Amino acid sequence: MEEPNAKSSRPEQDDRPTAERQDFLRELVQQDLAEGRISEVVTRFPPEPNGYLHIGHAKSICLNFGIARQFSGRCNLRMDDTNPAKEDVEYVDSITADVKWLIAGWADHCLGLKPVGSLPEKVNVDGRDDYFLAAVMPFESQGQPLEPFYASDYFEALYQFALQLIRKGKAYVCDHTPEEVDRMRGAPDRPGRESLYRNRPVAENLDLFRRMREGEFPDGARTLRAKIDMSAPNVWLRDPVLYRIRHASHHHTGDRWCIYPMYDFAHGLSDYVEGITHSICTLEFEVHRPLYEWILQALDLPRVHPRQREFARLNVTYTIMSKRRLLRLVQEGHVRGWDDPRMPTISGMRRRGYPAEAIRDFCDRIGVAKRENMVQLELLEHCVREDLNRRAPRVMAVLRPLRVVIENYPEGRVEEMTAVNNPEDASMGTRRVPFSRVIYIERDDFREVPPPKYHRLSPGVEVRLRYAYLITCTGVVKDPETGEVVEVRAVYDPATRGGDAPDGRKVKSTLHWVSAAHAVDAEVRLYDTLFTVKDPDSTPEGLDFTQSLNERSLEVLQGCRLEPSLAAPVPGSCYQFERLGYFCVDSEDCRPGAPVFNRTVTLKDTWARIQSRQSGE
RNA sequence: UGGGGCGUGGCCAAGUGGAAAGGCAACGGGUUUUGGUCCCGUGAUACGUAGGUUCGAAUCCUGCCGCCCCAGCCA
Repeated sequence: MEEPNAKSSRPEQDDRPTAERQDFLRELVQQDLAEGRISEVVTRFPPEPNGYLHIGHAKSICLNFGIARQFSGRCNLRMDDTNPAKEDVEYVDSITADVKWLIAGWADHCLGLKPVGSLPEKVNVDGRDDYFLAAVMPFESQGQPLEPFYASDYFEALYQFALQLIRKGKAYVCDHTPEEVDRMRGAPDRPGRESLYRNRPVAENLDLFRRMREGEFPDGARTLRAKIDMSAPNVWLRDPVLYRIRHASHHHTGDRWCIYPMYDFAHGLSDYVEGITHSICTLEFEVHRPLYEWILQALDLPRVHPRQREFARLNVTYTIMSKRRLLRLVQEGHVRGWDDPRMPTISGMRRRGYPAEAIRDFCDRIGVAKRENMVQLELLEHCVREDLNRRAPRVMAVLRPLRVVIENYPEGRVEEMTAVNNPEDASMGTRRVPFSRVIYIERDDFREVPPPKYHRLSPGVEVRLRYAYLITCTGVVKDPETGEVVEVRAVYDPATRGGDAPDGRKVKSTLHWVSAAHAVDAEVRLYDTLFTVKDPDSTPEGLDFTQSLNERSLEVLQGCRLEPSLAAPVPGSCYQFERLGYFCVDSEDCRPGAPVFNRTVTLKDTWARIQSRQSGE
């Protein structure tokens, strides 16, 4: 990809599509470039490390890195960690890994990181104090260890900026209790009341703020507030809190601080410190934009200000996106962890077998706009199938085995049949699959009494065993107790080796199979949606969202039979089990000789559709 | 009833005054040793609604309706 020690030149963007996606954000960026307001594009992806990244974050990652990539710019990964109570290093690690995985091979050359431990530098530009922290791009790292940016690395700079605001008379220390502040804020249609401490002298504010930092006051005793306008129609302009006191240790700064900046104060200035040009966030922050701009303008900043713009967050049917609720699923044991393959988390999707490329394709297809939206899960699944269809090797696996004895096939004889690995890609070659007298087929592929339009095996019917022979069912063996079919008897036509009849006769279906004597035993996990309703985030009043959990979201199958080529599969690798779906080797629970597969997604199933239509009529 | 947004086919989404892109889903057909893939075909006389401007409006103006966000010392 890139020369390890080449600092001079950027790697080429070789696979850039000719027609890049256009949306209102890219238009704005283009315009800013054209007007010379900026000379390079720098975006950022700023998650709070208080949970794992999910498909909604993927949209934001693809947007921010996509813009950086398209305009030969950069996208900084930044932990927005200004609230010590909720954040944890476990999350910063997972976030970092997930981002890298998602952008790998696509935008990794745009990922802005910084040397481990580096802090913003104080510089003086035309007599004005400035703080700046340069990013290091992967191709210029020269082997030095890098890490994400952290808002918490700017606490000192932020403190200095706060001091500046106080000196300018634009911020003050307020002694009101949280309840008082609440009451005095007024209502959307009613102006608020000014704090009793609003006109405190600058010197007193400076002293008090310093003592807040020193730890002289308990949590909640005082805050630093911006002095804006208590009667502003936009409530975020009614003297918002900039700093609060929290005697808590922070995952990144330890016990160095007991005052922590609020989002609105920290975010825009963090953007500024990193030289971000476009700060893209979700719609709910739109009402914060005036405050974002007020803060930047209130300070005497020598460099160009970042611009905040908003887009609509992603919603997907049958899934929840709230981090709080995802955390509950994990904590209450409804799933087996953040990376449970049923989770909409990036790590869950990865474990499920969704390729990063498919997720990116999905994010590209859903577009970016400001409209509330609910994208159908089917689109995501389509993207996954499309990608896997191209890349996944085909293989035969029987999930619910039904024994078939081919009566006229010699006992003890084994033939090696030639199977193609991927009909979409001849370069993936062929393999040999053993065939013998006793095989397994899918239970679902046999019906003693076939329903209408059923093309598969039933008494007297001839079908093809893929890559092997045409067989005709001659009878069944039933369990005398239950009446259940436990074995199918059949005869084969020796003239049809490979699956074609010399006389040109056709059969209606082709079945996958596995030779009983050669089969590999495996566990296969089938997944369905985690919820039974399209919009689990909006459960009716009084009900908890967990009540729409799908109790059949996981089905574990033991004793599945795989063709022998799957005896020792590589964890994480994906296969198409012919006629069934795409399955990937579980990266956690696989043991040598005991493979575990996750069903990534089924194949499209016309027969299932016919059946449900039949039962619906 | 304050402020900020948004309304184009089932779901996304282009469109920026001159004959409503595209994708997913659905349905029909063809090919097929995966009821997969692939290929072909079918849908808004219409862009929340009512007016207005214009030779001409989804695009401009006005009113109305609907939905979302904002009163954390969360982000």
